[in-house]
Order: sequence, then structure tokens, then C-alpha cells
Amino acid sequence: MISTRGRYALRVMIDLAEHYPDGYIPMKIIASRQNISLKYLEQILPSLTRSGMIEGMQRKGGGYRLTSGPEEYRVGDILRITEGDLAPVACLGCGAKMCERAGDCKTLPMWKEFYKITSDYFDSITLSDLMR
Amino acid sequence: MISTRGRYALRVMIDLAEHYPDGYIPMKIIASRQNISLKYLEQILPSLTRSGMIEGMQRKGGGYRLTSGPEEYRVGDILRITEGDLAPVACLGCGAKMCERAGDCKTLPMWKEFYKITSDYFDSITLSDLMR
DNA sequence: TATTTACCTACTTAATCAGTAGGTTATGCA
DNA sequence: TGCATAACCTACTGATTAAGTAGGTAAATA
Repeated sequence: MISTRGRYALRVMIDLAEHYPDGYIPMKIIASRQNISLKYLEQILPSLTRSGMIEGMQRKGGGYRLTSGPEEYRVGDILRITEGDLAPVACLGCGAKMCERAGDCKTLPMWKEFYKITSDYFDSITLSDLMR
Repeated sequence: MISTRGRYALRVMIDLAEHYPDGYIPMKIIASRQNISLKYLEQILPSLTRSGMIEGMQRKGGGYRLTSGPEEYRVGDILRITEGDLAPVACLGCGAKMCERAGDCKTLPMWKEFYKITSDYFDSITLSDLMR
């Protein structure tokens, strides 16, 4: 299940997209507009900054803005960065060690196929698809 | 992400399906065959019994067995019973109160569509599809 | 009556979620 | 030069869940 981290990040990104390219938007504004704790957002956003998706300007009149146009951002990538992974089961997660039962695991192909369906779905949607 | 509860339950169901209709299989056997803690399984299985999917016989020579043929069991239903829900976000979960932002939530339709994709996928697979 | 099995309830330990709290740094502006 | 604004950083908390353990009770047959 997608946690608030990923969902909030997505809502912030949509908000930034709707105001693109108006310049920098302070997180204080977005937090109150989206009704999300500012302090919590401050904790979530650095991962998006580090990934290069957004950039922050640290001064009066500063804030955050997208580094590209809304159509460049796939929902899948935003969720991957904030949630860590889109894998439906632990054994398909990024840091998972290969399961020794994998060879004759009856369910593995099903999980793999669902993983693909999930990735394909969220990668097929961009911010511009969501901004109205 | 699907937890061990759902994954173990599914493996037990597949195991039972592979030995259907040989009679009752003791959970001790399945636990060791599947390398899952017996005590943990004892905690997971009652929900499947209460749902009528399997039945337990409480005596020597007893154990569990499916109540119908393997083709009657949808993976989606097994996961719903053991995981509680297949909803990708909290606001679509079973006991969730309606979100007051739902009216103009930009992401809700996306989550709903993904919920449908998820349900359809797991409901399209039965135990007989998984037993080789 | 002993044995085998399901069934039941409580407990534990570690991790994760969803934030709070309290600071420090960067930068433009008066 | 100092002030205001905003990002950025680190630590803490309190509640919930995950993944089991532990120790029993109940049913039924051989």
C-alpha cells in the first residue's frame, strides 16, 4: 500500500506542475494549500531534490520548482523515489537477496507479472495527465 | 506490499490444492514442506476456515482440506481474506471514511483505476493456474 | 485413555509510519 | 551589516503493524 510519503510527494509535484513555470513556490504555501504538515514535507522533499526532479532556492522569494515540464515526470518515478520501490512482495524488492526457493516457487511468476503491470501503469502516467 | 500472511496462506492453499482430494493434510506436514513456522500458520489459517475455503478435522489423521476444487479459488479472494484488502491507498480501504478532498482530488481516479487493475489481475488467477 | 491434530489467546521484539521539534545554512534586500 | 525568509538537517516520539513464540484447550478416534 502506498504510504503518505509517496502520496504527499505526488500532490506536491502536481501542485508545482500547476504553477509551472511561475518560479519558486514556498513549501509553506503548498503545505497549507494541500493541508499537509510543513515539517513532514520538509522531510520528504529532499529526496526529490537529490534526484534532480525539483530544485530549491533558499531565500526570501525562494521555494521549490520543477526542473522540467510536467510532461517529463512519470508518476512511477516519483513513487519509486519516495516509497523506495514498487515491488509487491519482499523477494522482488531492490535490496532483497535471492530466495532459495525461487527455482520452483509457484507464485513467483505471478508476482513478477504483477510487478510489471504495476510499473507499466504508473510509468504510463505523467504529471501533466494529473493536473486537471 | 503483500505481507507474509497473504503469501504463506497462498502457498498453503496451493499445497492443499496439489494434494486435493487426498483427504486431510496435517498443517505440520505443510509447515515443514513449505518451511513456514507451524505456530504462525496456526494463526493465519482460522480466517480461511471461517470463510469456508478450507475445513479442518481435529483428530489423528486429521488436518485441513479444500472444500472445493482448485479451480474454484481465486487468488484475489485468498489475499482479500488474509490481507484484509487489496486497496493501494488508505482512502480506498474497506473501513476508510470518505476523504473530504475526494471531490477535487487529482489522484483519486488514478488510484481507483489501479485498484481495479489489481483486483482484476488477482481475480483472474485460480489455484489451479498455480499448481503446475 | 492416549494421541493427534486443530483451535485459541496472550505475549514479544523489531520495524515502520506519520509526524514534532529545534535547530543551521544560504541568499537577497533594506 | 544585519534581517527576513526559506530550504535543509538531525533527532526524537508515540502509535501501529509484522512476524513470529509460547503455552495452553478442545475434538475425536484408535
